[in-house]
Amino acid sequence: MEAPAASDLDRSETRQHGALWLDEREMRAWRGYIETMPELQNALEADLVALGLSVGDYQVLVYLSESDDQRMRMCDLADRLHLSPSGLTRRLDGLVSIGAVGREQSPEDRRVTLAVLTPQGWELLQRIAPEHVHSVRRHFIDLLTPEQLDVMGDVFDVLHHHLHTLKHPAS
Amino acid sequence: MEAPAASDLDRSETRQHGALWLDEREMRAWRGYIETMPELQNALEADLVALGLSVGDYQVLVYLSESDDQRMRMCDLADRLHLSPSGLTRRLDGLVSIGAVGREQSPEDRRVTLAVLTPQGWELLQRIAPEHVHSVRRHFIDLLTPEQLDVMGDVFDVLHHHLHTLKHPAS
DNA sequence: CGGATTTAATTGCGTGCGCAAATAATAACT
DNA sequence: AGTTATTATTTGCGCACGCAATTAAATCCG
Repeated sequence: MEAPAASDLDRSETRQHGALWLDEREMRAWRGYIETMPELQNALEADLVALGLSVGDYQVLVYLSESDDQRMRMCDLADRLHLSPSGLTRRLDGLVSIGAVGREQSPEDRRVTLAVLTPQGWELLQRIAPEHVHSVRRHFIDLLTPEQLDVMGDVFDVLHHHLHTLKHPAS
Repeated sequence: MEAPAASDLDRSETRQHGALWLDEREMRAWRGYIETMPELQNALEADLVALGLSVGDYQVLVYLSESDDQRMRMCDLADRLHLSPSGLTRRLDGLVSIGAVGREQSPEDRRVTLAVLTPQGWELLQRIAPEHVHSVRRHFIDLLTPEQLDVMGDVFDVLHHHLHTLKHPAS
């Protein structure tokens, strides 16, 4: 729902890339995106919060658990989470306060703080993950055909590459 | 990035709907979603804010402009925006303060407040909309093939219907 | 009709997050 | 080496939002 009333703006040029407006097919995809994404986010968040963790906190645990030594530099973690440095600092505060994550000073670079997954954090993640996967399946994955899943993967790859290229023009 | 380390949880049952884990195809779609959606949101938000309006404010103007008489009940608007009543109250405060929207008492039901698009609001939307469409094309629509757009439309329809059914089991 | 329930909107309050400034440590340059 | 610039993290501050309580109006029902 990102466009003014159809009847009031110039829509004569609507049939090609770069046009001023969106044609029917484009508008359907776009409106679906605008309408559906917040609903999906809310559904997944609600399911996860019912298990005792926000999506944001969950993702921190996931990324840490996937790191070889169960720890990550704050700045790298912030990048992956699309979070500002201050945002990550406070999110970590919460996780530290429940004992799921610890802070460590990096021995190599004394500027950096390492976020470390604790055994309790690992257990928490292990307990919650299957339920979360169930939620993801229910609201997303299991609703789509294998072909649709492949296209979704393709689409996200294209979008991700485009956005990443914008952010790092050098690469 | 919604799953614990691959090596540490039971993934023996990964090849069918309802499984405990995600297979490669499913994981690719899911990770693409988790990774890409926030980036896309940020890119679109940044472009729009550079034009002087947040995405949230923009959407209010769009929905009002699409209503027959350029006005909507607060509660209906809140539903469409996936916003809480209080959230909408304050978002409208901002739009009222810049003169883009006005408040009106409904003559039929004196409980309801109507949000009304003002002529200035209409002009603002008209001025910004083409730039926003350009942004949407650049970061999303123009990156995809017609076939991919169709699949996206299909997928969003399925997800939206699923979520809507959950919320209103009667319908 | 008149009391009880439902619905609409607003306000108080707490939370999460981004921006900018502060601090500290490393890297880069002369 | 010493000065400057860059990078990493934290804190102050403000904003946007959701929840719960409040107020007000409509609807339901006995």
